[in-house]
Amino acid sequence: MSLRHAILVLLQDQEASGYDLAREFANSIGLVWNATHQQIYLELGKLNDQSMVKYRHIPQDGKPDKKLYRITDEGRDELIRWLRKPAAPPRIRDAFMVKIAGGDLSDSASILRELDDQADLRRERLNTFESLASKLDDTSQDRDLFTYLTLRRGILDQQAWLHWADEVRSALKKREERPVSVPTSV
Amino acid sequence: MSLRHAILVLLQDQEASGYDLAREFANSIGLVWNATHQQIYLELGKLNDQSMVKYRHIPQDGKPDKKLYRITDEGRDELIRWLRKPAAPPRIRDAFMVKIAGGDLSDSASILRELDDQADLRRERLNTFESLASKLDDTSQDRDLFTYLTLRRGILDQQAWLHWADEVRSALKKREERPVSVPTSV
DNA sequence: ACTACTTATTCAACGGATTGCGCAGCAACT
DNA sequence: AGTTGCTGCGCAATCCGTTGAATAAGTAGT
Repeated sequence: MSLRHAILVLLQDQEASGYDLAREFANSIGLVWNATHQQIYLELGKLNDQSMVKYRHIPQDGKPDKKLYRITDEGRDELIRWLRKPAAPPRIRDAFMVKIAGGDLSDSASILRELDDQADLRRERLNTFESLASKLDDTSQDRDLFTYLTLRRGILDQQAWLHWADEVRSALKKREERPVSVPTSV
Repeated sequence: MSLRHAILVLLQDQEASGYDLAREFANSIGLVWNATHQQIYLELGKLNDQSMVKYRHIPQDGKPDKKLYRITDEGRDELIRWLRKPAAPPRIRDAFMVKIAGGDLSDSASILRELDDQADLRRERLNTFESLASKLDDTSQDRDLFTYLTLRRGILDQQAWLHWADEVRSALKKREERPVSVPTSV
């Protein structure tokens, strides 16, 4: 229900093409909401039909033509209306965690392998978020406050995850050392 | 793609009805994956068609009849197969965070109101997770290891969130004190 | 020369998820 | 007497999301 609103938030600052938005969804806003380009183009179409955005057609040579979208007054109204009413709590759907919950069926080795893969990803994200945040610190603390707070959310999230991963590793190590209930000889 | 696997994980330990599962999705597993009863009944139907689960029909008096589902060997095989292949990283879709990112359009007061509401929810969850975890500590550290680790994930997550909320509060307070760029007199 | 990537938009098919509704009876509270 | 809430199952419509593909021309690397 609120891909549209994420798009409207982005269009607030600047006019952008579907392609531009897709890139931002892969970076900044992707921290918080993600979407593929197909979804974005579709939603832009709908938003245009409802005249929440309008676009101008830009012919280009060398590159394909593009449509630059901007938010309309109706769009801004809709966004403000949405901001006012409480958001539904996000639904959680974490396949990796389902695996952990069913961990009895796996061996420690394969769990650890996947844990490390996920940890790499998180560490990578942590780095990008931190470098983005430090850039903001230097130039502007007041303007871009909300970008900064969004980044902080991402940073704390990754850190908590990595801390949890350490706990998992030491728990599994302990368990290996004095192995469990499964009797080898009756 | 893996509501089915979450269900299979749950059915591993015990035979359960759709209703039972729905309750667990509202509590324990809900930490990690959530689903409504409609979805669950539908998925149980499909799993049954593919003979990954089977059920026995239990007539009851006073209460409506129920179907008790249990996992089959095929189901267990499918689950193990799924556990082996890497999980896709979870896609993030947090409406409240979209609001924060678009925070320039709101006033501090309404942001703080919603922040507090969300914080209440998180604190509540933190309490339930912590009390569940402490129960596990007493009785069994080795058995139920994965339930424990799942709970730890939830606990660390809530704590990180609440810590972030404190940061937001103090940032907004500072901003109130020396208000921003918007000139009142030209 | 060939391959791969980037810019840019769009369509079609399918499957997953949400919303809303319906049935049914019992228990407990007001 | 009436409302609410719990146990229990299910259908249908619609919407949202994912996957896969097509088109088209430029640029950069092996």
